Amino acid sequence: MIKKPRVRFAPSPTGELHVGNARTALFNWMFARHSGGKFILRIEDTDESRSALSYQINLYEDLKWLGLNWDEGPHKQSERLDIYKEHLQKLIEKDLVYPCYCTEEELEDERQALILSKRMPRYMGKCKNLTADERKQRENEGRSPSFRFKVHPQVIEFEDLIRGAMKFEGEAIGDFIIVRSNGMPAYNFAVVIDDHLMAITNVIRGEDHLSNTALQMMLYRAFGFEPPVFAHHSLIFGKDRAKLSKRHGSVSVGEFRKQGILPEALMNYLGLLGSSFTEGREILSREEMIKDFSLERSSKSGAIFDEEKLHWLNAIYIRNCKTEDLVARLKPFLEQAGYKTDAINTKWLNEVIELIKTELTTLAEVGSHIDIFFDDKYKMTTEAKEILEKDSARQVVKTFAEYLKTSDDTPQKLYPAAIKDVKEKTNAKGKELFMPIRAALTGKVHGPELDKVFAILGKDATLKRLKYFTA
RNA sequence: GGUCCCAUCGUCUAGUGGUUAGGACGCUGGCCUCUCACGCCGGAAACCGGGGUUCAACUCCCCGUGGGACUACCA
Repeated sequence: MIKKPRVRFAPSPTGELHVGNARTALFNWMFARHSGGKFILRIEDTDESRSALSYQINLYEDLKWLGLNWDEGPHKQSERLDIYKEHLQKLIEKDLVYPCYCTEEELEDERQALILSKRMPRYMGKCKNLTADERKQRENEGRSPSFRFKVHPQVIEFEDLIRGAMKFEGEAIGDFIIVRSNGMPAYNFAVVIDDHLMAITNVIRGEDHLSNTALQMMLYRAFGFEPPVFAHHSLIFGKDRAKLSKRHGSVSVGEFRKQGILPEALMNYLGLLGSSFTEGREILSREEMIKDFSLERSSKSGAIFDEEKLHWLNAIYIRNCKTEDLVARLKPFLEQAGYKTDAINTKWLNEVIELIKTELTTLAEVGSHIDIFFDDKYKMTTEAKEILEKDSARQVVKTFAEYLKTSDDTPQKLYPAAIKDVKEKTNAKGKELFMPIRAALTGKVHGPELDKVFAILGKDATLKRLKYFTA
């Protein structure tokens, strides 16, 4: 039997969940779900100064919102410190590490000196051959050491599932720190131990970790661990082809949520970005993406985040959303726009949303489309005013209102009959006929089909609005 | 500077030696229509450059060029 894959998503809780990280999570999740393997969540919170619990909570919420459910974890590195200590001990025993007493200032000076002499800035091994006495002396000075891994010049090779054969000349790498002077493990050290102990079979992560992989491979060798299979996907860029960051606009999952992007749309878009699905399909449900997922189809080159395409997808997901369901999702946005949803008749609201569904690109826009149905939100745009300045237009509105007032038609027949009547009495047709009514009725020159607007508004509300123009 | 990765329309991509280089977003022309949106039909738009290999290169190799990542006691 083939071992079921185990993959992990291992973010550090140092900020809002970035869409780039969300994409990495998505890839891992799809890989696990596609293969029937496990998706594990690990929190890399070894940087005490940058990690915050609030970000961690935020992260869980975002992942849940996206529907990226995990099978194990969250494992927190901050709770596994003993494990890293044990493993450091193992390497010390093998004489593969040494304590380094250099201060950050000293290291910075060394780096600057190397740069000045046009040499590669790297650690030159000052503390590598300290005698026991020298070490003792530094300890007595109150210095606590970091631990460095002894790097031997070597060629590192591995097979990347996305990029193929990778080869690194290890020469440029200096002895790197695996445990910091405060006792916390450094990234490359902790990942290797955790991935091994958690029996991770496939490491799927961003291309920014490609160089790190060489260091990690050395550690795998040092421990005698079997390395996992690596796959480094491309990064997401902003419009200027630099790594996507705050200055490019919205970049965190939370921001897109607040804008009224649907999680399905965001997942779909992220799955599409820097990748493709069978037969060029672009609109896929989670299930379809999982079924069709393949790392080999992941692009090697970076992809620019195209918010317009995201919006296009979002609009499609909104349109395809069942109206009842959409209304529920819309409620927070309506509240925010000043609508008291509790006070609105549900059946009526469903009808309204059904009508304006196709006009929405994001949920947050709902307020500016729905306002025409609320007396306290209804207001005249200047374009609408201009239309109603004409006498002929006012005549149309007046005739229309007159008919409504005096008619005893059934609600279904009322609107078509009224239009017919206005047509006959004023000779207006097409734009001349409908625009004045639209302008007076909705205060806008754009909007849903008038007969439907009328059906929702009803006779009384309509007459109330028309009163001003018929005086 | 060093190590490494990448390179098809503006953008996301399909393509795996022989194609009119396909699709999608966006842009644009038209249809539908009281308007907007939706929908439908059409259009413009790309193989970074130079050498090879080959009967034949977008496709394979090399060199440039360009972009990116890493180069921390961050992950």
